[in-house]
Amino acid sequence: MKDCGHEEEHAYSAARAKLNMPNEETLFSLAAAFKTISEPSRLKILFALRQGEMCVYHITEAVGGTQSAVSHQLRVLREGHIIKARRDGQNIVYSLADAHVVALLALACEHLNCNF
Amino acid sequence: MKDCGHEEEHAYSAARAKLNMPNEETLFSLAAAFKTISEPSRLKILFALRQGEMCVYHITEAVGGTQSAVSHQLRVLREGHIIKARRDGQNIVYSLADAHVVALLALACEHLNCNF
DNA sequence: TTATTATATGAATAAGTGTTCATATAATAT
DNA sequence: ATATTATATGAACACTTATTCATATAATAA
Repeated sequence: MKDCGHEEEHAYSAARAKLNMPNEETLFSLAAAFKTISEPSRLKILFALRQGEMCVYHITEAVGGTQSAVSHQLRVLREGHIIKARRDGQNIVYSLADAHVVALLALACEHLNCNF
Repeated sequence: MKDCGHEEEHAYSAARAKLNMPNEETLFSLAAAFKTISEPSRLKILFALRQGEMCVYHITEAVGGTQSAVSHQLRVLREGHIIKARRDGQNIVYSLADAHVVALLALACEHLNCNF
């Protein structure tokens, strides 16, 4: 059952965990945020946009793949508030939404010991 | 095509993006890392473990659900190096792998303006 | 208006994933 | 050795999701 020799400590931790647990809505939002940036094709777009804002044509050129696939991914990123869009004539120009995004990427890279 | 009035700037950004793009393997690893923490049930476990190490029984008590489901999620987190396990007699005691995990959660919370 | 260019999107399909159920392994107790 | 307790895991099913293809919208040019 639970007689693990640390029964009391673990039981207290479990009790504290229940008290301090974020509500379902918060957990869902957090999960959604991470899910948004957890696809190689979308990360590629984010790394591309670190070089500066770009329109869809140039994003597609930078990351490869079809315009349609890129547009679909841009929508996911936009609706997840990871990037923002502005119209400029015939073009839509995309850019990273805020500094948190860059910081998240940096932290994850650090966790994995990679240099980006 | 690409005559967006910013053609030159965007073209240069695209070129830089291609040069500085992480390789596929890095992108895949990064995506996998985010994917690992992008499920409410797994985030719940991580928030629970912020209160201290716990065995499976108490984690299950803290987060709810069945022992089997929790065990499956613990495996995903463990294989993703987000948590670590050590045996203590009959029990397996889990804890957060390193400080990066806590920092990631904090950053994401900040991004969403929540208090955890 | 008609044509063209840039981007977005709906539907379909294929691949991935979380939970449940039943069962297996591993440690300990009798 | 057998039973019990703690945890892990394989298979199946339901659900989600990324890409492709075809088409739609929106801005501009002729």
